[in-house]
Formats: sequence, C-alpha cells, structure tokens
Amino acid sequence: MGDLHGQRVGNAPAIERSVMRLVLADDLISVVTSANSESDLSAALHTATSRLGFDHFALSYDCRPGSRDGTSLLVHDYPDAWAKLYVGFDLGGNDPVRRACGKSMSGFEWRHIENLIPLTRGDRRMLKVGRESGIGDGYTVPRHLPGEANGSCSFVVRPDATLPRSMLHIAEIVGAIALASARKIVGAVAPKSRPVLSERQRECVLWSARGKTAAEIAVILAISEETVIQHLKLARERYDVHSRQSLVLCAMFDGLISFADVFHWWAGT
Amino acid sequence: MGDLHGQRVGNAPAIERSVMRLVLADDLISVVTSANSESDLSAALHTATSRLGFDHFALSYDCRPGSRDGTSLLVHDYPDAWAKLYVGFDLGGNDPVRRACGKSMSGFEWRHIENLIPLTRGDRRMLKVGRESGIGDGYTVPRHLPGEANGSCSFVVRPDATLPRSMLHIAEIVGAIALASARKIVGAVAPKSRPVLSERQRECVLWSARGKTAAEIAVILAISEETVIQHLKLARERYDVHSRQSLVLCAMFDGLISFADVFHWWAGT
DNA sequence: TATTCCATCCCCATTTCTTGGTATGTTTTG
DNA sequence: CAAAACATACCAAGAAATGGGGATGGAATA
Repeated sequence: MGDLHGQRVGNAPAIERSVMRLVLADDLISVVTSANSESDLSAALHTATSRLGFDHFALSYDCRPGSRDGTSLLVHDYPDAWAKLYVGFDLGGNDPVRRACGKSMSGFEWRHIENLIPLTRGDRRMLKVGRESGIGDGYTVPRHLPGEANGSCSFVVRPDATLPRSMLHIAEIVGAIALASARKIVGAVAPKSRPVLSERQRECVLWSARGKTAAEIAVILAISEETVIQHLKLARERYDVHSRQSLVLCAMFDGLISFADVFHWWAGT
Repeated sequence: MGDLHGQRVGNAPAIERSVMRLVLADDLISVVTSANSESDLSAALHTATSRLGFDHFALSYDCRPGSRDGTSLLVHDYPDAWAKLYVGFDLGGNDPVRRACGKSMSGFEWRHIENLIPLTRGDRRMLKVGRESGIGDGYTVPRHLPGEANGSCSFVVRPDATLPRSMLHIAEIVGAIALASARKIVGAVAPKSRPVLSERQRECVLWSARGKTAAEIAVILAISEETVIQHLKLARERYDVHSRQSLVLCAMFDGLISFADVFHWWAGT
C-alpha cells in the first residue's frame, strides 16, 4: 500500500479503521436512502446514530418555517425528559441550534455555535437544561431550500461523552441524505406534467422577475413591446393566474427560473 | 450508492481503493478548508477536481442584493470556449443546472436533472453546446442560506467520460467545504443590514403574492385600499425595488413568505 | 420624555398591466 | 403532410400599480 498521493497511509489498524469507516458509511447511506416512511427513517437514523458513535438523533423538516399548519416532520430519539420540555414549552422557537442552522451552509458542532450566532443568557440556560436532561454536545447538519423548506439533522452525545470527530464527515453525508429522504416523504412532490412555458415566454418572465417592465424587456430582447405582452399573457393563461407576481412564483416553483437567475443578475449590475 | 454498497472487505484491490478514497477525502478536505483567498480556493479545487477523477470545476457564490462589496464569487477552470460562450451570451440566466440548484438540498448528477426541473428545448440546446465545448456530465453541490446567499460547486467530466460515481460522496463534502470557504472569503453578510418588513407589510406582500390586488387585500385585511398601497409602497422602498414581482421575490428570499404560504392557500381554497 | 417606527387614511398624475381581440410566418411534431 | 405550437406584431378599453405629496394616533424605545 504505502505512499498514496504523498501521504503515508499509516499502520495496519489505521487502515482497518479507515476501511471500516468507509464500509460503514456506504452501509448507512444505503439504509437511509431507502427509507420511504417516517418509521423507516427513524429506524435508519437510530441505526446510524449508534454505529457512528452518537447517542441520540433528531431530524426536523419544516415546509413552512415559522408557521403552524405547514407540513413538517420530526423524528428523534431524545430522552423523554428533554422531549417533554422541548415540546411542552415550545422551545423550538428559541433553540439556538435551530437559529444557528440559518447561518450555516454545512454541519457544525454545537460547541462552536458561538462562531455562528451570539448566545443569549436564555440560550445558555436552555443548553444547560438540555445537558441535565441527557443532551450533551452535538453535530447538526442544516439544509435550506429557499421558499420551500428548512431542515436539520442532529447527532448528539450524552453530556459526559465527546463527539466522535472522525465520524463527522460521514454524519454530514448521512444527515444530508436523511433530509433528502425526509423531503421525499413529506413532500412527495410528484413530477406531474406541469405547464411548461416556451423559451421566449420564460425569458420574458425572467426579466419580469428582475423587475423590468414590458417596454424594457422589449428593448432587451429586441422585439416589440406588444410581443412581450403577448408572451406574458400566454404564460399567465398557462398557469391560470392573473398577475405577474403569481406568474413569477409559478415559474419559480416549477424551476423555470430561480433566485440565482434573478439575484445574480442584480449583483452583476 | 448501490455500486458502493457492493464493495466489501476481503477484496484487496477494493480495500486499497477504499483507503485511497478516505485518505484522499481527508487530504482534500484539509486543502480546501485552508483556502483563504480566491486563488487558494481555485488551486484547491483544481487539485480536488483532478484527484477525484473529474476534468473541470466551477464554484459560484452569490450574496443577496443589498450587500456591499464582493457580492459574488466565481472560480472555475472551464475550457475557454465554453467560458467565453457562457459569459458572452449571458447564458447564466438560462442555465438549467443553476435552476436545478434551487430545487435540491444536496448534490445531483446533471443526467438526472429532469427529476428536478423540466427541461425546455433551449435547455437541451445549451447542454448540447456545452458538450461541444468540452462540458460533459457533472455533479453539482448546491447550498442556500436564506436571506444571505446561494452557492453551487460543480464537478464536471469531459463529454466522452463518465462521472466517477464512487467519488460523488467525497465530491459532496469537498463541494460543501469549498462553499463554506467561499463564504468565508466573500465575507458573511451582516444580518442587521437586511431590510425587515413590518408584520402588516408582510401580510400585504403575501396576499399580493397570492395574486390579490390592492383592493382585494384591503377587503381581506379590513383596511383601506390606500393603506394597502402604502404598505406595499414602503415595502418596495425597503428592498429598493420598483415592482411587485421583485418585492415578492425579495420577501421570499428572506424567508418572510414561502411557496407553502402561497400554494397551500391556493390548494385550500 | 422625546423620538422613532408602525398602522392607518387620503389625494393625484402618470405609467404599467390586464384582457379582449386579430394576424402572419416559422418550427415542431404526430 | 397536416396540425399544433411558437414567435412575432398590432389595437383599444379599463383596471391596477407606481411615485409624489400629505396627515393622525399609538406603541415601542432610547
């Protein structure tokens, strides 16, 4: 084996551990990927949690962040004491981990949470109560779909234990896949035959989303203003909506235009 | 991942490949993590790209409008032909990969892009032109921070090559870390500079997003139409936009309203 | 306590959008 | 090939949105 890309691989036990980690990762990934129901997902995460060296997990997926009657999914195996406190006092709205999720693109250790958000006294009190209820340090994988959903998947150890640091990257992948599965489960967004706009219609909608008027779009696309109006008219009829706001939203929901399309252009101007 | 799952300890070449992959992953992660400038990041991604078995990479990171300096970052090593076409014809606004980023929580293969968004003829044409310019299949890792930024990191192979599937999970991690580094380089946006709408303003924007006119919103909220117009006016000024389309998009990007807010209401009415 | 922000209401001039038509030539597709 | 879809262009009436002025009372906050 020896020298790989300039790095010594190390001794035999190290190799064995590496192989074990990778095989473990592949195993867990396939298990979590195949989860097609809430109970499947819970079982898969339970398995992953213990085999990665954690004590607890919690996955939450909210289609409507901050609202009440939205589709949401919460699976966890937290100690009863903590679960009761958390749900009973609606601590979710004040959870610093949850807040930190909005500030990170990838997984983070709870011990480093102050690098992401400032902690208030209430936050520290909450973390302390958590420790008293069996919740120690943790690693949380956040994911966001602007305008659609927020989710997080946390792997947690007991108060007297330390995070299995060599497993964090695997936890990151497993967590991400678990969230994708969660989205599949609650979303169940069937790829139905949606009304697709023609290319020209899409362009007009995009420029409209960027805040341009029909006259401006006409100049940009080098066509008549009447033609632009016609394209937008037909596009509205396709979606059966009567305003540009709704038209833009429909096009965005269908993935015909994206935030990046709009904001990137804004940034470059 | 099924192809990975089949690999088992006991097969010497398989073990070697596994160890190589892990060592490679650890190696690349530390290289990409330590990137502290645009050129660092470019070099790190260049290394990662070739060692993962890809031919090209492209990372883009876009901050939301309103943030001051360095609102976006783009590093890539695409062939000149494609880069010139892409920039010259402003193909970014039509890029289906970019659009698909808004619909996925984790990395996706370009060949499966139709599972995420519908492809128009123009999209297919663009992909075809890409292939003629040396851009084949790819794997893109998207990340979103509501109200702050969108980013994506793509790893691409030549048209005649196939994606190194066993490396995709490592690509996912490397891509995520690269985006985190990009965020570090560009600089996190101060959250207080973000315009926040008042509750009433937000309500008006939401009903506007649902396709209601000012007069209708007035009836719904039981206030004067003039008041509704005033709320929307102030909201537009906060975001410095001049159309309801843009206003709705800004509010949605900031997480003040969501697709669920709009479409669930549509569904339930 | 003073100031700022919020919610509410009003007016007016101008621009833009929506809706209803019609029309011609090209491209795609069954 | 024929039918359908697309891109282009035009007209006209009425509805809606935008941008510019104001004004009041209350709540929060510094």
